[in-house]
Amino acid sequence: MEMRKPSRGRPRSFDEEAVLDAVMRAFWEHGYEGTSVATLEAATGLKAPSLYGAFGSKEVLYQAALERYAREHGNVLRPDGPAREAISEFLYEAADRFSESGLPPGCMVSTAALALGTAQRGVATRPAKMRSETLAGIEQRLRTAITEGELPAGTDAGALARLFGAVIQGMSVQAIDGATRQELRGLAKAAMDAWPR
Amino acid sequence: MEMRKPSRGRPRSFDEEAVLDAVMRAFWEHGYEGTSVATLEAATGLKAPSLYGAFGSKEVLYQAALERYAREHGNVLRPDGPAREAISEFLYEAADRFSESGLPPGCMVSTAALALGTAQRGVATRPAKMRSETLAGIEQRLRTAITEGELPAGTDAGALARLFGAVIQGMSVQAIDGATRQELRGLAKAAMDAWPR
DNA sequence: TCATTTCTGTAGTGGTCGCTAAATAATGCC
DNA sequence: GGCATTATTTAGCGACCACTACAGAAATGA
Repeated sequence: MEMRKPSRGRPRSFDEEAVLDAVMRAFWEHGYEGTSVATLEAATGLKAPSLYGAFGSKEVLYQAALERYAREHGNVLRPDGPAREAISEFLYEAADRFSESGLPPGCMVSTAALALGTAQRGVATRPAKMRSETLAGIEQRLRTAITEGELPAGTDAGALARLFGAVIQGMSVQAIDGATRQELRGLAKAAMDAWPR
Repeated sequence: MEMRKPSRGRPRSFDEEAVLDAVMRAFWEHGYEGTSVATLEAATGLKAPSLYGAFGSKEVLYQAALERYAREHGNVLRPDGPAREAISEFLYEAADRFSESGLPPGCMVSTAALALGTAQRGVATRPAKMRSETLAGIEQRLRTAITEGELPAGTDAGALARLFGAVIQGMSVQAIDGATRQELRGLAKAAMDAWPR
């Protein structure tokens, strides 16, 4: 945990978490390249030197916002109970989160993938790793389900994990395109029909 | 069709289609915002005034590149035969196209969604419409299959269309993240298990 | 040959990008 | 109060952005 020295000089005039939240929304909505420092100034009410003093650069600001997103708005695969229910819950939760009113549509991590593309190597690394970890998490959960007999022995856990991952990523695109919560839930329901039986 | 006046002054020193192809690859790989006019100059070997003379602006250049992408690299749903085979073919073709060596990974239209996000309204309109048309095309195909008895009467064609659309969009993300052709085909195969029976 | 038309290359335009030096303001410590 | 320390504000840095005025080059028509 980062310990803050009990302050000698002039104190901060802003709440760091609140600022980070505004920054997160800006990046979430407009992407990394689409969000300028001027945009961040407008979103936070701060001037550039304050932002650069509290954080370090636009890039680390993005990373911090991304971590906050994962912490506050990320889904986790429930580790107990039947895998089928865990995955189903996961998809429905994504459908709800991606269509939350008052928040930008879609998933900040999925969006980053494409907004940053093959370029912006430095800043794109972290969200790419997050997506990879999500896929690995799903796959591990499915493997366990196979050994426990919940899924047939011949099940291709990797392919199935990629499928559910793709459903999440596709839901994010469609949320950005204006899909309603109801439509996303229908999508999640249809996806669960791919569950092996 | 655009008729070209039989040329009085100095002739073009470049092939317009070849240049458009290079431009398309640049936008495909780096997105709209990530591709600067300097990038396009390097990709085409032309100077800015030539590009602006032949086309009109970065934005219409992007639109032209997008249309070329749809024409040369877009998938179409085969209109005849069983819907199940048409969809299956569609998914496998996407898996192959998104992992074509010598071309940027993923789908230019899906990528545009996220790279442009909610902002860049003007330039994002066309790719958003393309995605919407793809979904509508799939849904229509499924509706026909229902009336013809290939699918159960109670099938939710909209939800199923959204699912297969999401699979395409998710495959694009995973292709950008480095998924192999084999992995994408496995994903397509797993997705077809969601076909109602 | 000369005039006309069209394209190409040079060399910029004003604007925005991420970022920061320097001055000023607000605190704690003595 | 005076000093050290830290935060905020003002103003502006060089680099790059999309784009273009202008002059020269290459074609056709007379």
